[in-house]
Amino acid sequence: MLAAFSTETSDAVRKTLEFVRHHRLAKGDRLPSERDLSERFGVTRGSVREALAVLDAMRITERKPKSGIYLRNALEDSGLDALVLQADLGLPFDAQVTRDVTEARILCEEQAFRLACQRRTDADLAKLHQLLDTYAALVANGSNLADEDVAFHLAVVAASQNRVLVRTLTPLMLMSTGWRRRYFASAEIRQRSLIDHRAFVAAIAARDEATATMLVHRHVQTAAEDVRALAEQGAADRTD
Amino acid sequence: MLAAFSTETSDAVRKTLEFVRHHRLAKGDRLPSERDLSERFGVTRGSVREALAVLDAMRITERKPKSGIYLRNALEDSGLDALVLQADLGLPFDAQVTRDVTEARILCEEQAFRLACQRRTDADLAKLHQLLDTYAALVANGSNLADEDVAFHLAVVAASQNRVLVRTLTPLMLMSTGWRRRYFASAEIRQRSLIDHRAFVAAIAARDEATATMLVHRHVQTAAEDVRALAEQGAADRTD
DNA sequence: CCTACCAATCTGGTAGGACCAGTTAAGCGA
DNA sequence: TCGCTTAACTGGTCCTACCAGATTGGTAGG
Repeated sequence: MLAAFSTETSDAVRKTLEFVRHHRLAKGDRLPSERDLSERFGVTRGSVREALAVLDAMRITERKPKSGIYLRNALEDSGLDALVLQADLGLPFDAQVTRDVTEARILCEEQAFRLACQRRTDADLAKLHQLLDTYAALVANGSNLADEDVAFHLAVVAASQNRVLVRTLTPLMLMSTGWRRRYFASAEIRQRSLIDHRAFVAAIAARDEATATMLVHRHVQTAAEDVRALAEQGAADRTD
Repeated sequence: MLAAFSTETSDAVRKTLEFVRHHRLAKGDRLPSERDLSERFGVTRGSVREALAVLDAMRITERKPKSGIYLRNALEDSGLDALVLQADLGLPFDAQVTRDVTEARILCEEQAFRLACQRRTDADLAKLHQLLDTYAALVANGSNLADEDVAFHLAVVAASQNRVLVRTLTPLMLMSTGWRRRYFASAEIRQRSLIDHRAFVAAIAARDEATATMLVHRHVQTAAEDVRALAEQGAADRTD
């Protein structure tokens, strides 16, 4: 479902990030050469170069021709998409990042929902109702609606008529795909989520900004707390 | 300063994006094979693969082994970092994106400034004062303070104690580096910017949320309008 | 002992070829 | 027209090679 690139490249990216972490490299520090890394990781130099191209694009590393590979930013200071990448690679987040993502999501969605109330078109509303129907159908037959949940939230944000907000929220949601999947394993939660989503659409239809922002705030906050509970429970019975 | 990767890879990324645009490819459409692309673009297959690794990481394309390369999202629906990439490659933004970025920046910074008022530590304040001194010095000797402006805004957001907000604002600012550079060519604007920044710090020091959010809203809004005026003027006297 | 210079070495950037194993579509036969 | 075999195609991986600027270590000169 995730990790778009090949296993070797994916490995190289992950191992490079782990290398940076393990050696506690700081901004400006130099990484081993491509040839060196390819030996360490047991992959071709080509794969290492693909990985470095990705890390460069994420503004994590910088390749200086004829010189070396340097850390451009601390891992904490790269972009949002780097977090998605990290999640896709199966690298863990610390609690700080998890909290910050939740807060950022709330702030972002509150504003987006507010704008959606102001600017949503009838077409937006129709789209939301359609997604709601799909959602209800999936809840009925017990499907895991992790993807549909993302699609729904993004559709609401899209109703704000600001595509950059959509681009902002996308990584904020994608980086927690793994948790969302486990979260929606519960039938009770699926049911509760449907109710919340219905309320969203009602508020946006009525252009009721106060209710809409309040609802989404509570929705995301509650979900985050549930996920945290899931995580602690998961940490308890780690039998796998 | 930008476009971290090599010229060939950079070319391949740009040309691939242009190809998608020119042929009006939609989500799910298939791109030519790597070998085909490398011929079209006049670069090695390795460079094409580096480019595709980047586009994959940005969730723009998806490479299915033994099958082909498919468009994963419309260009409009990728992440924020894809916009930075686009800017780095010199690809143009349409007016819609420019407006949306401004609005998103305002929303993001308003919230971040608000939190910064609540949570800023004395260390944060000291850091801001230090950046302010640097800023003043650069204004005095007429330097182009595009980078320092970014650093300052990010430092304020960092005072919100939410690193994800920093990650969010970073691409929003980086994607307009080109314009910011031209913007700060004016001595009057540099002076005005310094005054605004001083006011920011004062408001944050006093934990005055209302003032801080109002100031940053006006600051970003005004800057965006100035840049737009610059753009129109620039479009008028295109002698280069 | 320090400095200045020079050559061997290392680095990223680019090129081209090769093989593998699934995918896909063309073409053949029924 | 339909169904199946097969050959071409595709991404994934590996290998070797060369270029030219950056780096570095050692050496000669002060």
